[in-house]
Amino acid sequence: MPRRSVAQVDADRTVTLRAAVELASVIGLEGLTVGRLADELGMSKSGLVGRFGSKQNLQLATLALAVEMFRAVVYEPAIDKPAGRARLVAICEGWIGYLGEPCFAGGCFLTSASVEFDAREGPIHDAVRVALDRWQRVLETEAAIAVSSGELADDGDPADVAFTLNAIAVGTNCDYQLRRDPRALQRGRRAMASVLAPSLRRRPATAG
Amino acid sequence: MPRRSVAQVDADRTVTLRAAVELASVIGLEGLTVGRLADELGMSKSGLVGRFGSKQNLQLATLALAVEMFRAVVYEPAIDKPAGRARLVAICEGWIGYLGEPCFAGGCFLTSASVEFDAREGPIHDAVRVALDRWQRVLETEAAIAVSSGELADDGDPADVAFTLNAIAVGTNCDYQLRRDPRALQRGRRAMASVLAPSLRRRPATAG
DNA sequence: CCTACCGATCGGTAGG
DNA sequence: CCTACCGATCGGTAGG
Repeated sequence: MPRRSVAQVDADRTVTLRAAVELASVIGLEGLTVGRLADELGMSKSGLVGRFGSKQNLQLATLALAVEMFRAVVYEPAIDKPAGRARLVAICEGWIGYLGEPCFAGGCFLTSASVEFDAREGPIHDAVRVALDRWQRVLETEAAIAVSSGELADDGDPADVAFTLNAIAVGTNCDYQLRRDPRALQRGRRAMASVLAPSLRRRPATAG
Repeated sequence: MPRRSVAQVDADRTVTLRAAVELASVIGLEGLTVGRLADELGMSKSGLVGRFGSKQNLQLATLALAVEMFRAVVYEPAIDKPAGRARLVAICEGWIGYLGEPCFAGGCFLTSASVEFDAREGPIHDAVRVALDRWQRVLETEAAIAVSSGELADDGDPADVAFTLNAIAVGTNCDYQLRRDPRALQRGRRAMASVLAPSLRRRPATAG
């Protein structure tokens, strides 16, 4: 019999990664050091390394948890809504809420990681890219449905809609984190609403 | 008589800071280390420290040069245009050009520095904040003129216009740096153009 | 501007 | 999981 149950190992891992996400959101994923995180958790460096094998694996696991948290707060609550404009509106609502009361002290983790690693090569850059590509694809899919159903006043390229919504979110995060002025959230919300302005030509389909 | 002329000292300082900006744009302003920069310049650590006094002063000087470069590329070319919408259009043109062919390998320096230091206290955070506040004020001033002259189709709050243009630029930078796909620049340009769409109600004043 | 050096911390390993 | 330790690098100083 193992000295600690599988469930306990898993719980410990989660506690560790939560602390890692919190710390890395402030000092960056590269600034995150094994020694400092071990200190914060009241354990030894070697104990921490033992759990993840290397700093890079710790960074990748930290990023993966942050992605999962984003998904849970921004995407999950919206999947009950009908695909297309209604779902995009729900996503944006969750998104602004996430930006205003982030799970992390240092603001949107994915934005920070993207800026930090966009000019470096390696597994972390690649993982960030994969996560953001996936998210862009989600937005684009919903935008395509909204456009083809005639739900949007501005029925342009779905990729443009996805791009602009993401840009507004990233810009809102930067502004709000730097100035801590809640007006940034209002402005972000208004700008998103403008992109998603409903078509006046016809109502969203209610059936079929 | 000094061993090196004042002009020579100044030129050396500029060479040093250009290298610092280049390096920091990739590895971050905090990741910039005295030893690594000294290596790159073929000089000793203590020689480099001697020029700036401390790492923090080096960081502040590096940031100041990056701000000056931004101003020269994005703002300066637009000041010949008439205030209001025309000047905003010129600024956005320069801005997209700057994002597409950045002076720095790692993309917009101010965006990187803002994300890196938004959750930390200290002189660097404050300097980033001052620079971005100044830039926001420039945008807002031009937007206020454009709105009050009836030049914009969407004549809302000038602060909203400034916020959204900045958000689009920040989002475009992140997207382009991560994916290196020039379509991000086209999308950014289109999104800015949409914010600055000219009023159909009346033409921009040509005199008075 | 240099060499030589300071104590602290880095990621990681040996050995238990 | 721990202590003890590795070589490398950190920011910075002493002394010239």
